[in-house]
Amino acid sequence: MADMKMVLIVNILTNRMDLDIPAMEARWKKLWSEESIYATGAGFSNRDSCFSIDTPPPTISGKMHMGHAFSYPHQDFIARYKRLRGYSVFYPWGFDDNGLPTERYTEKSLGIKGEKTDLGEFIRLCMQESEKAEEDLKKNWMDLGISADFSHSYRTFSETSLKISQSMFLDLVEKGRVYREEGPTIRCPTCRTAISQIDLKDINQSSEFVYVRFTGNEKGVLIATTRPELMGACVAVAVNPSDERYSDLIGKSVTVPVYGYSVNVIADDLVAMDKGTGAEMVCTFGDQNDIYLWRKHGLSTRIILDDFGRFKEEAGIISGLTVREGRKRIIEELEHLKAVEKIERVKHSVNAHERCDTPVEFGISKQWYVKVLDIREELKASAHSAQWIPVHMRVRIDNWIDGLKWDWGISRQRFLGVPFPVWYCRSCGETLYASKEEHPVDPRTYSGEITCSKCGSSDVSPETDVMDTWATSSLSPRLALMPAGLFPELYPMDARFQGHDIISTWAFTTIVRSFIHDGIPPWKRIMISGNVYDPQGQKMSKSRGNIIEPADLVNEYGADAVRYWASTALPGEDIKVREQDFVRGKRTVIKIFNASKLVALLSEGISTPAVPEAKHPVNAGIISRLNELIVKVTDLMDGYQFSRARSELDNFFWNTYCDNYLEIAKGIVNRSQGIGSDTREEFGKILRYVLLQIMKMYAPIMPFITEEVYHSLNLGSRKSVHLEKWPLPSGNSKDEGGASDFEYLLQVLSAVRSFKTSKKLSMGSRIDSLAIFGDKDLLETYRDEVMAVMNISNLSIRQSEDLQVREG
RNA sequence: GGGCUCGUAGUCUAGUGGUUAUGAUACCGCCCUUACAAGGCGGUGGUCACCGGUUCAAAUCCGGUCGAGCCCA
Repeated sequence: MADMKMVLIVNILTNRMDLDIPAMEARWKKLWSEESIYATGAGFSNRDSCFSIDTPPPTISGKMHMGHAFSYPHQDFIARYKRLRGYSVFYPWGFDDNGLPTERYTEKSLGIKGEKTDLGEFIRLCMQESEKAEEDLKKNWMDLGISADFSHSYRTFSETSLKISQSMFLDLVEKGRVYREEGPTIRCPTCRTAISQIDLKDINQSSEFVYVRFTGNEKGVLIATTRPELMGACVAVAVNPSDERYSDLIGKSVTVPVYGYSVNVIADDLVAMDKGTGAEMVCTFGDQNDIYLWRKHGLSTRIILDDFGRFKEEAGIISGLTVREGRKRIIEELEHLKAVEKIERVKHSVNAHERCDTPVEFGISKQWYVKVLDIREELKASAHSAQWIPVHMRVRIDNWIDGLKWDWGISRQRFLGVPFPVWYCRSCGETLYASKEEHPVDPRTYSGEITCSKCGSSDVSPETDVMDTWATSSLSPRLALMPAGLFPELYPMDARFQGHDIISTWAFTTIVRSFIHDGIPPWKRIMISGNVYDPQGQKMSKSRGNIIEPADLVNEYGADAVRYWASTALPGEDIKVREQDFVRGKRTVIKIFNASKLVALLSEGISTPAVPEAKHPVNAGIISRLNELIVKVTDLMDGYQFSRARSELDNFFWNTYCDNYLEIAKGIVNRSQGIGSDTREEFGKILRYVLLQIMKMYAPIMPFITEEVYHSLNLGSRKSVHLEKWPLPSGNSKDEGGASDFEYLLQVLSAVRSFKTSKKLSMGSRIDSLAIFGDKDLLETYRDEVMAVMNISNLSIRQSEDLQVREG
């Protein structure tokens, strides 16, 4: 500890850095917001000069986490790059404040329950709480330098979103792609609602594999189950048709223990012979296989669990109990009846609700579905007509679509959500839809008169279910474009940026809606970002206690450094939160600042030229290298390879510009006797010109320090470096000789540095006399520069094949 | 069980068939009056996971094995 303290004190005492990062960030955030630097410009008449982004709307129920701090900068790099390239960038902001997560958030922060609060009041409170949360969250994203146009914001739960969502629902009705059906549904007992396949995740659970004997005419049959509590819902015993152990049992009946009724033994290939005893009980419903077997074999239905996860009267001795209590009680009873042969502890994976980790139950109820199973090929083709970055992420959507077992269930038995604009006629059962002029409408609170279009009765009941969040957020291109008056001009949008964890949810549902409503993909390209892990490569989670807060990193290293870290990963690749990446980022920020101070000193009174005129070979050399860099970086940014682009920039900035060009320029301007004021001025101009181009290329990744340097050196005349034009190769130094001569000079300087190091001399120390062996003609051209930069009094030059430096 | 991605110095990483395998970080020397020690110069450190194949030539292409991670069952 004492050592740590010492180091800290020494750092403070020797800290000569005069760059105040927090003050710098505050300064430029103020400018950007006051001057609306990122406002969506005019000029959307020409589609080709626009670039529109389908921003992922974060949910309001959580703070910004490292995943956000990683992936949002990615889209921001591209947004800023496209702006510099002269595009009118439409980069709207969205918040997902619809549905269950917001209900949960509101219930928690106000200590209320949706079920026990007046519906209208509850929805009002949800909207109030989400608005509050959104203000705080917006600040988090602004602190990271995200350049979204916050004046074009949408919320997934707003009057506008309701209107769009309901009218698109009616479009689904018109196109015959939505239906309401009674059938097996996935239910979350905790959230007390039906959910859909996209809300599921697998969790590994340890549980008991119970071997239970069913009695029959002879020996009966031994089955193994992890759900003994569903004994009373058993409708068959299933075996594999090629399992010889049971071939004589198929078609016979056996008796269900405890409940004493008979079920048939059926045969199906789905049954795994090596699992348990090879015989399993089929319940309505224990899992998705049960639903499959129930449908295929036309089995009867015994529902013993209610919608809240409690056993119904039909469950007999476990009626009124929860699933967990029921399991305990049933096992006791089975043991009492001597029907249990053994119990094994096993780990197995079960379907759970993605929002709350509760293992799901299956029931039968009436739900609304979007029909997707019959258009799988079309959906895949639509997904493929967008460009996927990286392309290997595209198979994820194919896998998902191929594995679909259910149509997309969109109704939820909750409170906060887009209401279905639907009533049912009590007289004739007709389904009645609101007219297109009427929405948004909430049938739950509607006070007007509804008359059945079929029988004329006005005795109608409202649909009380609401739509799931995905039914609305899948319309994000419309939610963003319509309020801005840019629909359908900018549709399909140019780019979607999202994590690979929501390919099967957000990307999938958006593709579904755009295909059904418009027959097109929602965007021209989709860029996928990876996951964030802790320094050991572990997932970050509360339970592991390894959560790192983005705000802490911004405070410690600055927003530019956090963005620098985010830029180290290629599209789709995972990243670890490693301190050294932030350290490197911060060092780069400080290096840029210090380099700019030197340039300011060396170019006092000189302005930045629009076109660089490089007569001096060193200047021609740096311009030639800069041109190569511009071509490379532009190409990489066009392909969304910002990590490679940044690494090219880093190399050029640290090595070519700082370590070599700045050193040469400093030596020449400060020390060289034989150089006139014209040359000094030329160096000043080129120093500024090259620095400006570097700042413009760094600007998408590090918007704060580049803005700082742009203003403090007056590098350009615009309000912001972010309104500059992306650099083009200057066309000034076509002569390739300039570039290779420059390379040779760098080699010579490097050799002299090695010589000084070998003599334990500092780089600035004076050498009385030195001899360099090499290309005599070239060395003569650079005599003044070498002497000035390396501080040599007398230099002799000799012809030689190899480059050598000796005491002269 | 199926799919995808990956295995390169202690750690992280670049590298789509062709010199001596890139860079960062860590480590070891040396260098602070003159932008930056949160810096500079130089150096140590690698059977490119393993086995086989194609080829004049393989980290790179093909097949297999082992290992890691993610997605879907």
